[in-house]
This record gives sequence, C-alpha cells and structure tokens, in this order.
Amino acid sequence: MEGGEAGFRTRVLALVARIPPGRVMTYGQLAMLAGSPGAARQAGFVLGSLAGSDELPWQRVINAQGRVSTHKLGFGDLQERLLTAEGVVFDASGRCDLGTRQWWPEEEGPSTPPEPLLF
DNA sequence: GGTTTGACTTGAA
DNA sequence: ATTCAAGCCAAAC
Repeated sequence: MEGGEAGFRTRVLALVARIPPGRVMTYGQLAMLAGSPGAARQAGFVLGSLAGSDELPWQRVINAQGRVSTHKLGFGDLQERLLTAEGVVFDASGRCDLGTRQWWPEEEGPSTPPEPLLF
C-alpha cells in the first residue's frame, strides 16, 4: 500500500506553482502547508532544484524577513528584479511588505482581498 | 544505517 | 537597527 501521499518536494512545488503574480510565500509557510512545519530549510533545498527554471515561479518564494535568500547563490539580483517587474516593491534594505504581499492558498477562493498592486 | 548540509526561523545579546 | 547562536526537518553521501 503505497500511501497516495505525495512527497514533501511535490507538495512544495505544487504550492509554488499556485502563487499568483505579485504575491510571495515564505519557506516556513511552504513547509507548514506541505505538512512539515519547521522544514523551511528543506523547502529552500527543493526550490534549489528549480532555480533558473522558467516553468515554476520560484522567484515568488522569499524568507520570513521579506528578503530574497538567493543573494549568496547569485540569483538575488535576478529574483528581486523579477518580483519588481510583478509589482513587488522592495525597500532600500531589500525588504518587501510581507503583510500585503504574502499569499495564502485559501485566498484562491472566490473572495480575493484587494491587492494594492500599483503598477 | 548514520553523518552532513542547506534559497530557514526565531529569540536573545 | 544588526549580529550570534541554537533548533528544525528532509534529501544527499
């Protein structure tokens, strides 16, 4: 009986693929929704497999500080640039407003809160 | 099997 | 405000 349970990796990728443009999710959030709270590091490890992939919006995943965690990998500049193109505003310190940019899968319902996206 | 690492998180100094 | 340290879980060796 193979539990029809998808792997942790598969769940994280599924969530990332559902992040709408202009919105972001944190690693800890992905791990929690994937069913493993605390596995934030592992969530980032999964995304590492997609860095540079244009099929999945990996760019919309940032850390809890509202900053991109890809700076040491060399993708930081690219990620901030891609998010900025979607309407995400980064502070001079490289931080964005998670309060308004953080997306939760429950928001995909019929009721979508007003997005202060100022293009 | 155990060991090591990692796109993290939180709390304290 | 920033820096340091410990905790956490999943995959790779």
